[in-house]
Amino acid sequence: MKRNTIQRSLTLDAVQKLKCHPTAEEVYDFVASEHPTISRGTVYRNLNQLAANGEIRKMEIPSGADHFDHLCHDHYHVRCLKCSRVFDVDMDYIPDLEKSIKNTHGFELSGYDLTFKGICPDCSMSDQTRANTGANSRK
Amino acid sequence: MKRNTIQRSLTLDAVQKLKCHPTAEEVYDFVASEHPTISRGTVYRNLNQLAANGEIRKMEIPSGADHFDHLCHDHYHVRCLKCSRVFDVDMDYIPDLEKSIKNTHGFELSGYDLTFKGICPDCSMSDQTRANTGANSRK
DNA sequence: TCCTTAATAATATATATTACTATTAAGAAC
DNA sequence: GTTCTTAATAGTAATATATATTATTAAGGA
Repeated sequence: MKRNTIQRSLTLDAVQKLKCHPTAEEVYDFVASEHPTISRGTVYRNLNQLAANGEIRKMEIPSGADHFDHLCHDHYHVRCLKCSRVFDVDMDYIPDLEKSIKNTHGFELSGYDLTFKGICPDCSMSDQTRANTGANSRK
Repeated sequence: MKRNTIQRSLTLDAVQKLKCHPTAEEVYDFVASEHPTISRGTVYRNLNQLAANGEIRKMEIPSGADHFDHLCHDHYHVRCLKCSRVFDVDMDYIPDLEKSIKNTHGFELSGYDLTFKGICPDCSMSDQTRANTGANSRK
C-alpha cells in the first residue's frame, strides 16, 4: 500500500511554497534546508509520483531540467535562451489542440508540450548595458 | 574563416539521408559507419553549427535527446511516451503563435517548441497483444 | 610550399535523472 | 504497545545527453 512519509510531505510542501516553477534540484535544495538527510533520489521519485497522482504538475522543458508546479490553471511558459529560467506566459490556453491533427495514423494522443523561447528582460538588459559601455568589445 | 571539412560535409549528408529525425547519436552512428575516426564531439558541434546557419533544423524535444531534420516545411512532431521515437504530425502549422501572447512583459520572443505526446501504434499494439495473451498478468 | 589558426580526435567534465541495494520506518495485524 | 511485512529511504553507482579542454591536424590564404 502507499505510505505517507515525511519525505513525501516535505516534497509536496516545497512545490507548493516555491511558486516559481522549481526544478527537482531547487525542490531538493529547499527540502534539504529543513531536512538535510533527504536524498536527491527520494525527491525525484516523490516529484514524479506526485505528478503521476495529479497532486502537482510536471512541466517538461526542451533542453533543460523538468520543472514542477503546484496545481493551478493550465498555462504556457517561456524559457530564456540565455539564463534558462522559466516564466509564465500571459496567453489563453488552447484546449484540445490535438483535435486539430488531421490524421493521427493510429497514434493515441494524450496532450502536448508548448514552450515559447526568447530572451528575458534581465538578460536583454544586461546585453544592452554591455553594448552601451563597450564592454562587449573585448575579444 | 569558416572551413569546409569533410566531417562537416559528412554530418550534413547524414542528416539529409536519415529522413526520420535522427538524434545526434544516430547521426554519429551513421557517419561513423563510413568514417570511423570521427569523434562524437565533432558531430555535436557540426550539428549545432549547421542548425545555427539554417542549413538543418534542430528540434528540441522535452525529456529526450535533441533531434535534427533536413530542411523542409514547418511542421510539428509527436513523441511516443513508451519508445521515445518522434514522428511527423499531420496538422497545419500555426504561424506566429507568439503573437497570441497578451503581454510579453519585456520578453523578446523568438519562437516556440510544440510537441505532442502519445503512444505510437507499435507500442499500443504490443500492449494489446500482451493484454490478449494475458501476459500482462505477471506481477 | 609555407603559414596561420579553425577544426579535429580524444578525453574529461557537467548536468539531469534513473537504477541498485542494504537499511529504515509506515502502518496493518496482533 | 509489540511485532511483522514490505514500501520507501539514504547513499551510491550508473546512465544519457551534451559541452569543455587540449594537443594535434589540416583547410585554405599568402
